[in-house]
Amino acid sequence: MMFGFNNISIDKKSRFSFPAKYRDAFINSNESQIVITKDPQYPALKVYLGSEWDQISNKLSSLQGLDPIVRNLQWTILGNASVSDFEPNGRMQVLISADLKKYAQIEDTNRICLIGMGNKFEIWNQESWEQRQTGGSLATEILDIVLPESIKDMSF
Amino acid sequence: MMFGFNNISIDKKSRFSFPAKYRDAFINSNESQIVITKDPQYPALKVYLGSEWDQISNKLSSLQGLDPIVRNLQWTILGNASVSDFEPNGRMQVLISADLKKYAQIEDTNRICLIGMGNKFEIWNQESWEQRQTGGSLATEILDIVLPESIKDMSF
DNA sequence: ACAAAAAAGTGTTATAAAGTGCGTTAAAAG
DNA sequence: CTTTTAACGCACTTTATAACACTTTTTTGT
Repeated sequence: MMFGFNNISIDKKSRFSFPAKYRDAFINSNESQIVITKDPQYPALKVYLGSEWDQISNKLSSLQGLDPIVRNLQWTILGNASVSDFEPNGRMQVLISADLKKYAQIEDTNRICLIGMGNKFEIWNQESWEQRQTGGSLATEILDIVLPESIKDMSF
Repeated sequence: MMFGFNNISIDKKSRFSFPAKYRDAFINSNESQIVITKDPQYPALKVYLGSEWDQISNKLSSLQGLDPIVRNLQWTILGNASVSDFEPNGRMQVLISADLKKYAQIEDTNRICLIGMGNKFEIWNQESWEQRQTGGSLATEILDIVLPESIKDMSF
């Protein structure tokens, strides 16, 4: 499990590297892929390990896409996922695409907040994160989703 | 079980060591990890033993993150948790990250209050602690959270 | 369609900063 | 007075990041 807050840099080529403290967790769970995609509610990114992503994407893609909320989640999460190979023994570097950078509003900065949430990470622009943490609400926030039964037991 | 008030020092590298009186408790419960994270209501830190943390983090990360109150708690508690290896037989030293120091307002002091609360500890800035103890209220305090059903039975 | 140029992506190295471990001194407890 | 504990200082190790070089892919112009 991976927890905690990290303020880290992205280089000129839009790569970041995972802090070394997470290496053991990656090695133990035998991961060789990292998936980055959009957060469906906030201007932030989700980062999943390969095995976790397989579960989520399988479940989500099998749901009834005629429900507009489900369809939206499918678009957002599946349709924006960027899969990279990943070596837990190496530098643990991952590239963030221009598109995802834009979505998370991290175009004009070389630092990001990488938040360990247990089985996944989130990537935030520092300002947005601080606003969130101090209770401020963000323009693009979507709070009033009424969830269909099919996804009530899913956690993204 | 660990109880009581301790005023202890943090060194230049932001480490503190647990008072020796807790050594037996740590050895008996066979702990090898310490987790420090933010208190969701007060400008203070929570310190959990590894086994206790596993329970709390498992429960919390399994909850529906699309609920904004749940998400906020996940951010605060999981997203700020700092896990350290810990040797009950050694010096019992633990590092406090710059971020957590800031949250608990212990940046500019080399002393903290470590409060044993049974199955966990709290870390306070001395001034905040004294104000709390004498009934004063604190600026950053958050009292009016309305908890969703899913977390009403959890204690952090 | 092809070659050249530009851009994007990958990998390596060097250096400063952060974190860890341990011996010593100072203070407190028995 | 002796023993234990807490605090401090220093040396060592690890980690993060910026700079650089190289490779691959994409774009552009002829």
